[in-house]
Amino acid sequence: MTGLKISEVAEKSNVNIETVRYYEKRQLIPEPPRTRAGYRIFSLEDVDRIKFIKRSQELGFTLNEIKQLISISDDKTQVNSEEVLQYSVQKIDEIEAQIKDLEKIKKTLQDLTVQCSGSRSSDGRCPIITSLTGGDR
Amino acid sequence: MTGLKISEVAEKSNVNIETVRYYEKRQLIPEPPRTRAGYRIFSLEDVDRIKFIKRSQELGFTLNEIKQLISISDDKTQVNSEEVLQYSVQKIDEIEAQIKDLEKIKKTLQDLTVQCSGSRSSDGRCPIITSLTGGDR
DNA sequence: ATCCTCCCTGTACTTAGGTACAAAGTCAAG
DNA sequence: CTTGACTTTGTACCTAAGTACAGGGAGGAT
Repeated sequence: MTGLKISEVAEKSNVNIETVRYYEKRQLIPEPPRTRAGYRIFSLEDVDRIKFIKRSQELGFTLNEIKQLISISDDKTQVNSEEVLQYSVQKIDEIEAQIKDLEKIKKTLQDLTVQCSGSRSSDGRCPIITSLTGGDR
Repeated sequence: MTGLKISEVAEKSNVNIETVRYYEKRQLIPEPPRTRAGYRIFSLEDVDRIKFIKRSQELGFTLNEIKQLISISDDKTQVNSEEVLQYSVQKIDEIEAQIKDLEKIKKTLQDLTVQCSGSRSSDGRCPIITSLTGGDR
């Protein structure tokens, strides 16, 4: 037969062996059949699914979200397109919010470093510190 | 005397009581003196320090980095200004890198959703799914 | 004296996504 | 028929930054 052992599926999908078992436990991949001795037998579809998981993670989806995504895509009710779309649009919004937060933080830090470079306090202490310390009291 | 109890210092600095004890354990605040009965006695400086920690966290510093920041600012060698500045510049770079990553992810997701809205596959499955599944094999 | 609220310590639990390890069983080659 | 590489399970550990809780002591008001 053409089944793959766990080390083979792990190598082909570029993850750790333990990760494969972990995904099985989290129900992100189906329970594979076993040999008489209890060894897991995987298929190339399992490799695809693990790659799907990894690509989705890179796009910012959590494992729970990916599980949803998988169940939607396994669901053959023709309307799943909308659901996946909705999911992605929501994720885009979240990413945009994150970016905005980071921009704001960056601006604050930049302002502080400009102050710090320009005007040294007389005691030699960085204005970043004093500004953070006494800030809003 | 004018010392603060742990619940008072927690309230004044807007953190949980447990967080105060946690910061003490992590050595982010100095070990406070105790009453005969073992109650911690805090000062207003402790409140300031906790606020400093919280503000720094908002700017993306980890507790370990904040510990460094504190030790630099406690250090009276006149050159600490440079060190803090360096730290902040590095943090700005990290934040910029994060923003770039997120922009890239956002673009990928946006491209996928455009495809998804425009062209439905004949089987009614969202192109996002098929693109993620078969991606780079 | 009793009650309620606060405080103490130490330990375990949380989220997310894994990684590591021990003890035991299996498979194939030499 | 033994050796070495592989697999199995279960459990514990990791980071980060806390939160929760159990069991006991303390302080002050009634």
